Amino acid sequence: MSETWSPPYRFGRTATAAEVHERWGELAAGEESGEEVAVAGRVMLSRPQGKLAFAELRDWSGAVQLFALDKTTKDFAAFTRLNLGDWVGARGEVVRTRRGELSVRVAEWVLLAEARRSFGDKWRGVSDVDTRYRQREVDLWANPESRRVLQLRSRMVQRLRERLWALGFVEVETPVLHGVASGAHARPFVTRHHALDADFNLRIALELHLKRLVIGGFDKVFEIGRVFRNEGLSTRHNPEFTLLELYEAYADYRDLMVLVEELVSGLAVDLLGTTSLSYQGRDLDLAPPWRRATMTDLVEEATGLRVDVHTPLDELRRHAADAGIEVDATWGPGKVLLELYEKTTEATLWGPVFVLDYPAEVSPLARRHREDPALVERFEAIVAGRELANAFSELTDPDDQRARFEEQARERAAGDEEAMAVDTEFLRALEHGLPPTAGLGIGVDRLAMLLADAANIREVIAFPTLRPLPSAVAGAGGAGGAAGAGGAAGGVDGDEAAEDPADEDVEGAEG
RNA sequence: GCGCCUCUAGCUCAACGGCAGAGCAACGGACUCUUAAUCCGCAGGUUGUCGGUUCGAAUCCGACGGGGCGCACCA
Repeated sequence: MSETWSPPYRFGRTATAAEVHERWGELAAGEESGEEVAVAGRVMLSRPQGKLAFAELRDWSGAVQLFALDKTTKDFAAFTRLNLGDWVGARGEVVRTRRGELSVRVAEWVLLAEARRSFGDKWRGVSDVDTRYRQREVDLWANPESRRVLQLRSRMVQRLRERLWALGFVEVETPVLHGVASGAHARPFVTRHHALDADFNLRIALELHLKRLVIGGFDKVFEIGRVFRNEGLSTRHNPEFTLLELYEAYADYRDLMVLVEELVSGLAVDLLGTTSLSYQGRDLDLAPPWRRATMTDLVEEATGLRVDVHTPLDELRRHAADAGIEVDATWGPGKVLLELYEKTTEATLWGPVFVLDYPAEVSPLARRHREDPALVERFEAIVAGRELANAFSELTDPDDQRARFEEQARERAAGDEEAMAVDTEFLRALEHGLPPTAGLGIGVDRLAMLLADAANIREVIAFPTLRPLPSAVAGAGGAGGAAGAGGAAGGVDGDEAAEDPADEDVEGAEG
């Protein structure tokens, strides 16, 4: 580029690539529309050909061809030298070339930004997963599938909100920094507030604050928010993930089953046009009604064992041992039963299916079952072998809640770091009276995986959690290849640290 | 945390104990309807790092680092 070039401050775009196709799609080969547009995007393919040049201009909406001619295009020579990835704004008449490609015949154009780094092989994209996740901006241009998945997630969350608003739910925001991280079984991340001289935990659930809002009169309330769990990573777990929780006063868990099946199947229709989809090569139909079955019945179907929360503990332990489960001595029958279910049955459930009636022992925030106090009125929705939603009739009795928290505290004292913490503010709030209420949590990332047919949760998270690079101070930009960056930080002289020209740019910019 | 796999040019990949290569990108040039354009030319590397075995290592071995998958963990 010329040394005098500096990027313009704005570009007056009049049409997206998709709009050009919509409006002039009927143009015949060789026909000229007589109308001008201004389009903008990245040049992703370039085919200079002597006194003609063709380029594919890609924007968020799609792509349209630019057609430049030496005779009529300003700065034609520079146009033929554009690099793949350069941002360009172009103005000209919409035409269809003789060979049939709808194009903007460029009268004038402007370079909006240079691409000094490559976006990978123009045919094969970028497949190195480390590069794809660490440099998502590269991945999004190199791999259309990545863009499709993240676009789908965005539309899914939009429609989720719209559907809940339409049902009369009020969206709220509750704090991320919690004095006590409670509401789920998980280890928290701890951080520190200096001015208050106090430790905070990043929230592991939204539950307790939302129920306090119900106590405060928000009788249909929801939040879509990030929660943080200090646990391992896998294809289905990211340490920070997005949770939808909603609470509806005067309703019970059976009402929420209807809500879940309508919500999830409705989103499938919104985004895919059908409830009948394929996940990882296997058919899955989300059309309501979904099967409802108790945990006991499902375990029996999967294993042939007829067990429930009243089965003698010795017998449950024996079955667990047979299934290869290491049983902790402190576990009661409910915990053993849950383990048995999770290890032998859950993954075999393709679903969708509502698994009903969990042991009270493992559900400290759920209300006891109206027919059996050893159980709670709780369900999980299992789809494609995974938990997609978890819901219950909420525990409203402050005395029972206190007793359940104290039981959790005993487990914590016995070494269970994930046992639920006692939240005294929540207990006090409950004493003001929580009406009969049903509550639901849906893993938004997992729902996106399902609808996008993604095998890995990282595909539906724009910037998934990765080990931080050690080169934070010297390298900054670090785009020169993640594999090399780690080694360079180690045993090199100070002189070599400045070798990458990008580093100098960073220093210059930061002063 | 444990096990297995993996790391070669900006990107995608060869070479698998005997001179480190190709395609794309980039750079220089030709070309008036291209569609992953084509053609000619040029350049690009401490084969993740360190150590070992060997006459000789990208290749075999070890350690370390990054990444992946599985297990564990995860209501």
